[in-house]
Amino acid sequence: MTVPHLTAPVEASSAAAAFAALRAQGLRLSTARRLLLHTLFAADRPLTAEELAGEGDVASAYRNLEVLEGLGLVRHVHLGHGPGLYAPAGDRHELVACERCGASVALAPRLVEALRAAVRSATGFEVRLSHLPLPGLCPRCHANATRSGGD
Amino acid sequence: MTVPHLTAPVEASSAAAAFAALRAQGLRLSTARRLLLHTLFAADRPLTAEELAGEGDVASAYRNLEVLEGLGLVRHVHLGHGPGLYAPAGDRHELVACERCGASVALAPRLVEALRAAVRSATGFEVRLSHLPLPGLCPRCHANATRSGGD
DNA sequence: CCGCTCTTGAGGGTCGTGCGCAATAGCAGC
DNA sequence: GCTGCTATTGCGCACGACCCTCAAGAGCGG
Repeated sequence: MTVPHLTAPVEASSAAAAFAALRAQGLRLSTARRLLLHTLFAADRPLTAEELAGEGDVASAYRNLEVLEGLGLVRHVHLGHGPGLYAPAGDRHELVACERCGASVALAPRLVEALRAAVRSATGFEVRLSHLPLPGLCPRCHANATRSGGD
Repeated sequence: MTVPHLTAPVEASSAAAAFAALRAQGLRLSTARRLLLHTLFAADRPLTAEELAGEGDVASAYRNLEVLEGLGLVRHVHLGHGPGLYAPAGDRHELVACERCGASVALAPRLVEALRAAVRSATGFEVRLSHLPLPGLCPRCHANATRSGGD
């Protein structure tokens, strides 16, 4: 059951790094994990545990994602509804996500920093977008909502 | 529904006002609803449906909260984990909420406006904090997290 | 090749939330 | 105050997301 090695440029090295990190922790490099990480790093957008499980066991996927998250290799975000979305921890940072369609884009660090500072001085709260995104509507969904009068 | 500039004491600032609003809609003032609204308005922080149900039926609580939300008397937010939190709609609409303890505070409208503008111009997304709060940590939880090496 | 132990996969459980339905309780009219 | 119409209740169940348990299987060091 060997996965045909696609020529994934940056992703492959990240996945490889993830493999190494796993091994470094005395954890095993199982087929399921390999597959999961491949899928994860190859994806260009956060995936659900179910998507990542593919034909495999969803429970195992959750388990592995938990492990990987513990190692800091993976992170997940929750939009208000629907399953959590998992992404490689490396590249994506703080993001805005569309409540409707789940689309999300990264926020410039300076923007986040400014926001954090503003909210901190105004409320004392420490904004944290690493687990939960900034909620909003993507341009398209916003257009739809506006057109159909939806809030 | 044009609201001039009033900082007026919002509509149903009390359970009694909410009762009236219900009756005005031809809806019945059941004991369950009375209790729910009392609890809701008496609370100093958002409550879960279960808390609001008390000894009563949780399903009914959800149903009623839905109704009340439809009337604009109640609103709810979701933190990533745990049940949704319900609060009287009179509260400020945009808020930061603590991911750990659920505490939430209102954000100044101009702050939200600034944030919205910044994110819009940077990403095209329309930030919307009316249903989902801006995630973060309250001062206390942040202190704890920092102390114990949390994210 | 062996064996120890990490992992898997299936099954089932929990939690949050919504639905259907029969019994009940508001409220209006008499 | 009693009656009847129907909104509402409360229960049981359904469903999705997620996690736990346990026996069987797979990594990896020796």
